[in-house]
Amino acid sequence: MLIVLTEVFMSTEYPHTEIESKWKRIWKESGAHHTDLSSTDRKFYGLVMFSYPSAHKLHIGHWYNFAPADSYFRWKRMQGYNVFEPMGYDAFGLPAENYAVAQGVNPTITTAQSVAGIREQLEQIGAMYDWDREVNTSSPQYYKWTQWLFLTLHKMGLAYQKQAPVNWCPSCQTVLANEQVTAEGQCERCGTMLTKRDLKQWFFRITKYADKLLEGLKRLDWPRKTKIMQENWIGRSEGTTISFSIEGQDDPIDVFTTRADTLYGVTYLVFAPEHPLIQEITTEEQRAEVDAYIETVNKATEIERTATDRVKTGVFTGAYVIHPFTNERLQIWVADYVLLGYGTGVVMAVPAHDQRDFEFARKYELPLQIVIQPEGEILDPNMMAEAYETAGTMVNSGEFGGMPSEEGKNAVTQRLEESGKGCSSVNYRLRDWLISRQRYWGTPIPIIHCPKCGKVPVPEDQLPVLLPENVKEFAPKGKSPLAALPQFMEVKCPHCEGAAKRDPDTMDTFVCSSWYFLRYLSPERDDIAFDSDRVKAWLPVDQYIGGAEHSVMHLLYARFIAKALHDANLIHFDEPFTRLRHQGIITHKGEKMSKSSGNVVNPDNFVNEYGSDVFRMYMMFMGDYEQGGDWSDEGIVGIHRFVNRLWRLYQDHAIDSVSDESPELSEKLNYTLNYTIQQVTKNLEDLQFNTAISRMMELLNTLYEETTDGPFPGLTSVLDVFARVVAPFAPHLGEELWHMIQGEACPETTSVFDQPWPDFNPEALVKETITLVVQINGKLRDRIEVPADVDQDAALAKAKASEKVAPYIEGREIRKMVFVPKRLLNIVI
RNA sequence: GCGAAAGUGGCGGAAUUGGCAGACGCGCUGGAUUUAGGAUCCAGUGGCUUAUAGCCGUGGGGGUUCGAGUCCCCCCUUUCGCACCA
Repeated sequence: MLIVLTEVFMSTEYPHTEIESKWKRIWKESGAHHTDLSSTDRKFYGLVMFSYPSAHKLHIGHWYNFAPADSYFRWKRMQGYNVFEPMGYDAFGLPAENYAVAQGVNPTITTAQSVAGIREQLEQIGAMYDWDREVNTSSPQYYKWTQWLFLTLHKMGLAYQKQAPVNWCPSCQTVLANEQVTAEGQCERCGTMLTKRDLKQWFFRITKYADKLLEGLKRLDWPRKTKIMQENWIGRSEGTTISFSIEGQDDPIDVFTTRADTLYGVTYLVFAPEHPLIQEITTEEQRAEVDAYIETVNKATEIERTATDRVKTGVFTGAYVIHPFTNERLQIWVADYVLLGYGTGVVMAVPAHDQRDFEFARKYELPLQIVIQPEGEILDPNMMAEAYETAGTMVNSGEFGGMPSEEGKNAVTQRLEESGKGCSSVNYRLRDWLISRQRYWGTPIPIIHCPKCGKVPVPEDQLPVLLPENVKEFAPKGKSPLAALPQFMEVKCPHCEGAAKRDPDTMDTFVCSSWYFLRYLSPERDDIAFDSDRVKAWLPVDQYIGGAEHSVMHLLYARFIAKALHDANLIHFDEPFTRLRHQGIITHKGEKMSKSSGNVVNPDNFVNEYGSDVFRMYMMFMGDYEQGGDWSDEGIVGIHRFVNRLWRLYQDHAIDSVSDESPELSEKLNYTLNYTIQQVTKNLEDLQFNTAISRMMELLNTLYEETTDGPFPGLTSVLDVFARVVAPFAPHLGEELWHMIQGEACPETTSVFDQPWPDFNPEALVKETITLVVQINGKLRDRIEVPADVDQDAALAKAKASEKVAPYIEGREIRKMVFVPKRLLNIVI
């Protein structure tokens, strides 16, 4: 009795728990997801942005990144590619450490727990992860090679230490790179307002690659928006560097301008308040005022300082420069609208033709000289309400008078070059990458500071510099916790063997993640960072999928590292990610999910209730993958129904003994089947999972209609094809359905994912009769059934015969006709 | 302020060399089946009206065209990125 009941139950409801665990077990036992990296024919490297174990759980955003990506990669496998799909943990860094600090437990322990939990959840997804190539950036086996990477860059002169005003997070108690500061001047991780500190820090010379980073973008299949963001971040700007000699000083001061044509309009110079030269040039009379001003500026927060709509302030330093052409004396001012970080930190002020200078000059009654005249209008210095910033004709400009200002840029620059007072130059917004962190949970910087020999790299055979594990005082306190550990800090200098100290800082975790795609290929190797042969055969990554929030940070850093390693002749490519896509954001009830709004969707609940296949398929069905979608607890039942309907169809017909030898598919089914294959194939390439699933639903609906009177010859092969089409979207279900069709003879270790992706038959998509739309004056009046190859006259004849059309044209003259074959006939009267 | 993307039923969303607006799904309505249904199957479902038909309809306003969700111009709203970059 019990058995009968179970069977009844099973025949209606898809038993997801059993089926999913069954196939997970079989895949694991058969090594289905182990990629043979020595077989390089038709390779496909599918990568997702690995997870960052800050707390216990994978959230829905991870699922949304990983599961649809896996569907895409599974499809690539069915297309005959040898797919490599690795997974790992970006386990160092602030979130992991902040979580540990909050728990009062060493991050070594909390991270291990988090990784174990995440690993379990990753298994639930049922993705094709090659667990033999799992990496954890916080393991010595990995960070040994992050240190090697640092030393490689150091050898190339791309890693250097300098004293500089840097972003400081008072909460995380560490410095941050420019990329890790939000638009509001807050810490990218914790949201705390940042301050500036003047510290000696390690930098990577990413600015050296600014042009290469721009150029490389052109070769990439990346979202337009992401490319634009990187371009803007690099911020290339062509202009002229001009030398002004300072009265009473030997060395001239350089300024950068994009408007050399306005050189004759310069009426004063402005220094950034942090500029080191200010102390030297300020006169005794002005010193008190300048010092007071600088102190006020220092007190202002970054956000106050950079607000564009506030009134500009500044003071006169008492010093003067000499104009390179006119030899006029020009005042030097200090003002906080000039930024030390851009150009030379000094600006030549042209109030007539720059709005910022204009506002400043008006406020402090500084002179204004017009040197560009617009067409058909005469500017009057006393009447101007704003600066004239666009092009025009040069005036009051000595020999350049009458020249169009666009030409003037080059002409002036050339004259400066001739007189040795300037040259054309390029400036970037991009700053060097600050990689030091005053934190415990990161890769130690492999440098030893020796009082005699200076900065000495740790010899490669002494790597890794191990991060001490049993540390009680790991909480951040303004300098690296490692600095307080004598057993770590005190070493012998590798050169002179004298007493020396280690570098106490750890590296930005973005260093770890900037090269992980290399490590995945040979994580077992203890003697090299990566296997060159495998790198050559498998990289670059064919498809990379991850969040748009990394558009600038991780993606820019990884590109930089690839270019540096390429220049070191260590890798053959200089762009690591050939094709990139970002998944969108899943909202719930129209809002971003957050603990504070209480609208967080917990994946585990839905995976338990509906199974991971249904969960992943619903995420794919919700909306366009790259745009995201809105989660609905009700919406998921649509996919649940689809899966159950599919299941019942196979339950009812998988064992039908109707012969397949002379298939009798209806024209409609034959069309729908082939149309489905065609569209799903196209949609998958574009990652348009939502419409692909719609097409499969249509096919299922058609199959229900066609099987109401029982099975028909050919049904089994339709079900075989359908199982293969469904498989990438719902891997466990697809595998089960396909095996139901193959029968007992097919071993469980033979996977549907090693079967060919079905081809469609183009002939089946050609219809003999079509519905032609008949319009009168552009308005739809009727639809008529006509042969597909009908001509205009025949179509008109048929249209005239239509009861709905006839009244409109009776007794009226047809003025014009538009006939679009296979689509419509528009009669204009 | 600058740059990018978007705006379509009650809801999520389809539809682009300009050619049937609303595919597919949720929800809702009706029917069938059932002891029962939060199961299943079938049908319907943009709005309005004088309803076997007609009119209106893709943020708003203009335009091009036989024909516009789609192209052009102006405006509004939302999201994202950047923001004194000299």
